[in-house]
Amino acid sequence: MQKEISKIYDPKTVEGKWYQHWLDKKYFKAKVNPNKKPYTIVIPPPNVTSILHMGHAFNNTLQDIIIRFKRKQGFEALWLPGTDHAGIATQTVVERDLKAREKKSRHDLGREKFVERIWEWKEKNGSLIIDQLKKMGCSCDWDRERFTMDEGLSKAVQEVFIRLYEKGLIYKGLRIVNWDPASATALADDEVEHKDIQGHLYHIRYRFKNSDEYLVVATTRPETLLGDTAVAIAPDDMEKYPLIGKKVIIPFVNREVNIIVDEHVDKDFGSGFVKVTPAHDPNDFEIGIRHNLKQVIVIDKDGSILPVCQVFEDEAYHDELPIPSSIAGLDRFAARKRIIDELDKAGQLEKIEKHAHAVGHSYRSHVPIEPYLSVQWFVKMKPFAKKALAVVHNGDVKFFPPGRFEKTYENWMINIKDWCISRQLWWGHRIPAWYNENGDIKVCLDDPSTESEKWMQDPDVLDTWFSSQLWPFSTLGWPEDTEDVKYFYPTNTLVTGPDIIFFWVARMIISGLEFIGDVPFRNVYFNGIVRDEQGRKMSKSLGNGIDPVEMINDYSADAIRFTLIMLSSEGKDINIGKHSFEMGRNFSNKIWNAYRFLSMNLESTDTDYTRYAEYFTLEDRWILSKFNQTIKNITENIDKFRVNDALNAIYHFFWHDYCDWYLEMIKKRLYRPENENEKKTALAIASYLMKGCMELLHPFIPFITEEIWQNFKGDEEETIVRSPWLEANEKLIDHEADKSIDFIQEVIGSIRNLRAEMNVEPGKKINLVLDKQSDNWDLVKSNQEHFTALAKVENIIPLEDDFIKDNAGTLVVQKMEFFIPLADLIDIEKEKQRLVKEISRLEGLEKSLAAKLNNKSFIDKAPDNIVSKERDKLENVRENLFKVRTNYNKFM
RNA sequence: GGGCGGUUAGCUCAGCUGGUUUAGAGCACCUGCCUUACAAGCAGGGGGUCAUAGGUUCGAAUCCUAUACCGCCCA
Repeated sequence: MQKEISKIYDPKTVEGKWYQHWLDKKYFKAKVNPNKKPYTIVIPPPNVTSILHMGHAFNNTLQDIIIRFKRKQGFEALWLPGTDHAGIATQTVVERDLKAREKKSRHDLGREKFVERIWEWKEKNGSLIIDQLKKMGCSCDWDRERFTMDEGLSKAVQEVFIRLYEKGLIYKGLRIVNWDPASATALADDEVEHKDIQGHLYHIRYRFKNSDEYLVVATTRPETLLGDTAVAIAPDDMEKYPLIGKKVIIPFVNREVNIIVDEHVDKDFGSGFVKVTPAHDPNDFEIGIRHNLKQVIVIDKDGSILPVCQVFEDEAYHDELPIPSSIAGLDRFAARKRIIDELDKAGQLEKIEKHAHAVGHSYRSHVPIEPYLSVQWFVKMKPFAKKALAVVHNGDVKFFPPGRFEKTYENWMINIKDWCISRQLWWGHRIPAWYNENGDIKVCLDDPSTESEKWMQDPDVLDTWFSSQLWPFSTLGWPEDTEDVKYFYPTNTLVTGPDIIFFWVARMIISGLEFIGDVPFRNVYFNGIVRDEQGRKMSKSLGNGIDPVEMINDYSADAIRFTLIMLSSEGKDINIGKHSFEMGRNFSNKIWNAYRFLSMNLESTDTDYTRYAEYFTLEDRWILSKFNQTIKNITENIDKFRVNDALNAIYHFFWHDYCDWYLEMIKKRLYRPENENEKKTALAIASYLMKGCMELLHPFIPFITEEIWQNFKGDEEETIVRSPWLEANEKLIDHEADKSIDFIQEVIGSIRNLRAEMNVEPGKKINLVLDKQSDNWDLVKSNQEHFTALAKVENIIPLEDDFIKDNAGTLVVQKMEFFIPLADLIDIEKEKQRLVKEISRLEGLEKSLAAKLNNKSFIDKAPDNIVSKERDKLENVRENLFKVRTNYNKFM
């Protein structure tokens, strides 16, 4: 074909071209096909608000590798893509946008208009990350793209809510929830991140009723004292028993409360007196229930102090109590400061201690969580835990890497708590519950209102994870009884980060089992986190993020994919800097140039090497042997999700076996063939391997492999995307050839080393002298051309009796001696140094082997094959050592 | 406080069932090469008491225990 090809690979012209072609040809499409086994992956749906970051790039590269591999293996491979509506995140983004552009709040617009705005925003910006995934080369079936608020998926959500409600597994109740004052919504327990904060412990004096005496309570949150309804002591705190039933006065609000005993109190913490604020602390809430205390709400939804307390008792609103005007309306943290100041002035502040404690923060807005008493919807989770645990224990769902996350999952499942699913947001799935004037509840799909009776829908929406838990089957059409669900469910593999094991993975397992009666996936592969070079998480605030799209423009998508996988190992975090991607670019360029080399020599693109079997040389048998071993290696490793090991195997084969040795070894046959068949054989094998390596590399680096593969494809072949995965041919695995080439490589390596250390000019030819009687004479002699090409050996000469060794460099490789006459080139001192180094290396080996074999218990207890192996080793070392010493001694 | 992981070359990491490991790779470093595929390359080289202390074993980077430090998750 002989054409001009650039020395440097240019991915820009290649990647876009092929991706469009693949889309046009619908190669990524999957449909129900009874003749094939399905292999399904559902994408962890990125938020519609998000733009591609390195974590996505890594996670989706892994999925693409697996799905492309399975597709080539002949499965009906479905990678189902989509996005998540991400309640809080999206609402916040659009709200901010609205504020910036129009200086309006969502309340100015009203619910309906605001939600319309979000949809508009979604239509405009929601496909951004999808386009970026396409740039990465992701082979998703884009016709099946789903969004968690699609009609079908919304229907699934309503269906699930109603079913669980009817089973009594969803209920509504007044509870302390985790309130995010910035987003003004409740959150689930696992949406709270605990951070260790260096705070203070405030010791505050509470006066006894009608007395100047006081007790001291210790608290980290003095602002909540406005809502105190008791002071408690520990049951084992006998000293304080006489105080039980006495009344103390709460500062500021001057309410009197009782001193009670409760098991929750630790008598050694602070003063042993605990203020009880049932409406603003989850533990105090429990204490309140046990002692039938009132619940006094003092903090508003935005985190500010209410103008008046709201008093609840027995789940009903009762009363309002005033709050001093100096405090009312202040933000909770300002209120804390004011209260402390005023307590101090009034002589009611005993002391302030430094105190480190964990404070819950919203995982979305990152502000401190306010424990808040409110009516919310909950899912009872305990009833699901047993089954969900069992499927992981019995291997119906397997976690990868094995043994690392099962325990985390187990712990969560065993200690599972009810799940707060209502969110006080406008963007999301509206709860299908309706209320009439009497406060009756109806849970149903459609508005039950009639002319005579008006029903109002619950204003709240559901937790986004409530819909994403259904993703593996809602995306396939459930609750309709679709062919897709029957065929593609359970999905095979989920690839995701371990950070959402509870949010998402565990809940998908629960809901899959509950609604379909089978696990949602067979395997879960937990990938690591992409970090910066110093191992820090990439984040906007640190500004240490690397934009994958920018890297694709600079280095190509193949290079990004290659580098990410190369640097990762099973589930481990990867540290990466911009220049890391040079690795991927360099590899692409290496591939390109190997192709360029072939194309400069090719007359045809014949890859059918089998017809030249009779002309195979040693290196041909060796490279085919290595190649088939590599196929096995890669296939096994991808199946075990050891993707990095798989890539390493093909990388090493391609660069080091194929390019460094094989292509170099066949140059003589290409440039100076003795006959046509010799050349044709070499070219057919080289072409077959080039094509084969593209097949094996395709899941990892899809673009360049298609580009090159196209030049070698047969007439009936169309695309590398769908060409069959190679299977190893055991018959071609040839350990004899492996051993022989291994020996030749070692000799060549030693000669090169000698040349370098003796400063023999690179171009200078040398001769190689060896004993004709030695074992490998034939092997060396018959492969003379390799020594010529790779070590500049001109002649291989039998060792004669009159050979003068003094002017020769010497080598000993696997007991065989080689002499390299260097005449005046030889530097005796250098040669001696070189030999001394070798002698001491061998002596070290000899010493440790001899010690081992002199150890009687080793001989007695170690298995025979090990002992004889060690004996052989020692014998070899001694023979080598003897020869090297002899060669050294001639200089004495 | 509980759970899980890590600590191997200057850096990032392999080393899966203990014995071809006085320990491998990539990057970085040093030396020599523009050798008719590739300087984004080729060839050669230096560099590690495998965190520490015990233990098990004929034999430990590998298994066990403790300690130190680092990271993550849960409370």
